[in-house]
Amino acid sequence: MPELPEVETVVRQFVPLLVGRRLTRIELLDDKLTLPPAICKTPRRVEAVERLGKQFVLRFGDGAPLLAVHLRMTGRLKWHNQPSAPDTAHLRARFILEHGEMLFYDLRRFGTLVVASSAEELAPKGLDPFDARFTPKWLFEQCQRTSQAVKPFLLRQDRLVGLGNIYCSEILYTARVDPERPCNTLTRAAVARIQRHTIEILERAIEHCGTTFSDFQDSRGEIGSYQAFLAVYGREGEACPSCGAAIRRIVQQQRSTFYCARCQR
DNA sequence: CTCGGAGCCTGTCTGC
DNA sequence: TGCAGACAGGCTCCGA
Repeated sequence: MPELPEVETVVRQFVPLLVGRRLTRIELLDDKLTLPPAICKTPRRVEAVERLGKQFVLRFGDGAPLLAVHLRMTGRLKWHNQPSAPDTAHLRARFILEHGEMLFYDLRRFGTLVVASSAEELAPKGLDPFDARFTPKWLFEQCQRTSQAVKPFLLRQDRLVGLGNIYCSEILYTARVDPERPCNTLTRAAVARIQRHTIEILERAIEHCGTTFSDFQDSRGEIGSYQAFLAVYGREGEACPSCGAAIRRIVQQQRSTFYCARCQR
């Protein structure tokens, strides 16, 4: 489910709810999730809530270890401060504070909790698209090094972090680049379009609180609205908004790719 | 080093 | 209605 814009949305919503507050304990409700018992039992103050790649990260005071939540496909974080008991279906962990709790739901149980002593330890290998080093020149150099098809390349988190299956299709459509084009055959101009539209599409998705299909909900259980802007993702057979040709679906590395064969070269 | 495929899970949807 | 199969937004591991 969540790609960069969805994680960024959840982080921004939790900042005012958690920062400066005291996390009293963590309850794990799924055998697959493990954390050191001391981490679960020791109360500590939340110093910051941040996004690192697609990870949701809690930073604490007193040099305490950082805690990262990776939502993977179907993870959701939801704020609960009602007197009534929360919904327990697919509830995997509860982060209990004095004024409410952050609930971690995860239908498919791919999500993970990770403890790390530093942000460096958690930081993904790839560059964040909002990092100043993410330039057309940098991306062109990365592309020159591989003959991999450009769409699976953009999905790789060890080069660029944050893009998932939805936004890769949308970026390549907007940049008018064929998803099967080997990276090292792309022109500088095409790479520059990919770079520019990556930033633009992610910014716009964040403004609209992300994309919702079925699983993504933000901290209030509400849904993002960016799906209304998707030009090709999930639209096989529909008319390309630009030329009217039927949008195609192909499979690359067992993932669906949607594109317009007439517009994207 | 690169690349592609299997696997992790549980649910919904489609077609017979 | 029942049932099998496809499919789902992420990522890691393994072998070629």
